Amino acid sequence: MTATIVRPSIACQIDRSDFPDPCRKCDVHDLTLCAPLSRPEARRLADIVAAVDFEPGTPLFDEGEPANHVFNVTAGAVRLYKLLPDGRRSITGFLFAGDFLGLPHREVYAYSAEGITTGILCRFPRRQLEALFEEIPKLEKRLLGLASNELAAAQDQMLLLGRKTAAEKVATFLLILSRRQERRHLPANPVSVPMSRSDIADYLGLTTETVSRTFTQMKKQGAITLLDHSQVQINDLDRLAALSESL
Amino acid sequence: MTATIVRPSIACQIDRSDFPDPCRKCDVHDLTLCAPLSRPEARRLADIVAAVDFEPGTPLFDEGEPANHVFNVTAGAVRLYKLLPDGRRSITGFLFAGDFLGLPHREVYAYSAEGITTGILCRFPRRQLEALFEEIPKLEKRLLGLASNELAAAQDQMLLLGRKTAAEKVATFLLILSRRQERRHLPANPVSVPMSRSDIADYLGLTTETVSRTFTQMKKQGAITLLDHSQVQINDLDRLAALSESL
DNA sequence: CGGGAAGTTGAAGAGCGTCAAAAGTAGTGG
DNA sequence: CCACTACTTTTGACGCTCTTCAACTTCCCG
Repeated sequence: MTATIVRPSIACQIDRSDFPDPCRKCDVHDLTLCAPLSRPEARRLADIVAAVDFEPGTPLFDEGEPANHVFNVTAGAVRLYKLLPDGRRSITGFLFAGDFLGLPHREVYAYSAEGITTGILCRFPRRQLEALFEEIPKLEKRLLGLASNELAAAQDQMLLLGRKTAAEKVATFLLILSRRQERRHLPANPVSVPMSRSDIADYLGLTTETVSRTFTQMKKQGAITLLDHSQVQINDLDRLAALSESL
Repeated sequence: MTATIVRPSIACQIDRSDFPDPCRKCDVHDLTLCAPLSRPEARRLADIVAAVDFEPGTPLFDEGEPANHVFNVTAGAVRLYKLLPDGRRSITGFLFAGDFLGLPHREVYAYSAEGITTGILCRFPRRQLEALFEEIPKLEKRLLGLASNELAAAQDQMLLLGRKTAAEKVATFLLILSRRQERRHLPANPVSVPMSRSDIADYLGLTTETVSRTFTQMKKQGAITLLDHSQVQINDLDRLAALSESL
């Protein structure tokens, strides 16, 4: 299964016939790359974008491959990961609608990316986007800000991986997902968990069994309710926050 | 003990009387922020820089504090870390001469920073540096490139923390230090380890005891020799590389 | 409805952490 | 130069958290 390119109409709502404001209908506009751009600037971006559909498991690119594109997720969920030669996997991030994907000024991808759900990406040829920096310095500024935020998040993740217990890791994970829903203008509470237990495990530096056991334990303590395997209701936010030990 | 500001003369060699090329004498010039700048551009930077001395243990800034400055390390070593409320510490990075310190476009520091050895920083008021972006776009491009590299390194560190064994972690750590010495035009082999065992432990998500035991074991196997506590001779690079499981 | 994947639960074991003590190192002052 | 102290590092014994291996259950999609 491979990513398919579709007409740029649904995705970032980049319908080129929609002249005055091509991204107008994008419901995550204020989170994306495009947020700070004026309408004519957004049009320049729209000129180089393509929308890409993906399905669960679709590989988007692989670590080490020439980094010809960067992306903005506009719908669905994506996982980023690295592998060790013997197959051990580390998931370094989950992306949702609005998240930027790819490292500017890097010639090869530093990690692999796959779809988790069905979804859509805005795809930009990296060279062309970088060329636009000259014309629209705001773009570069925006990307530098995004990169700084990602670096801060990466530090938090290192703290989690290196120093937190299993229960603290899972509690932190649920709180992060909840917060991200809020940032995407969704309700904070029934937390949507589209990724598998083994994705969560590889993200938290645990095994699927430990993740599952920890969920069960939190459920027994009444801190959460599992509506189904991918919907978690947070009942006791304070307890969860206390467990997570900050963040 | 607090960081002291010294006349900008030794540090990045930013002696303003040294008119034509204020950073000329900087032996890590090609690694710093300043690398891509022309002489007049470098002078504009030199106008806003201050040199700051630090000692072992000197706090440079604390997590959560307003991020009024960004830095370039020009001599010595620095540790970046985050703390949990109960005191557990995660060291998110070690910086050496040439390394950039601080996140542009972020209002507060995401981590704390302390000196490990004595050393010197080039200190830039963040606002003023960001203002220079308009005038010298190359600067922003440079910072975006540096941020991308740091993000890639952060992913590697997550893989290490989440999925590697103690021996793999220590082996990787030694290889990273060795590589960094090479990038700083130093011999690859007697690896200088200026940080304490407990710094290393907090960087690798281990305890000092485990770090020490792992060193001892590698010594017994002949892979390394401990010249003293802060000088490690790598005898069997291949074995170490195999142990590290890539990177 | 049935088969395969994903998730849960249980029992046993390993790797690393914890606690404690000894050995080595560095800095200070006589 | 040596002795004294305080700290870092090393080593040892033991314990606990999380992993491993395995069986069972639930979910999902044809």
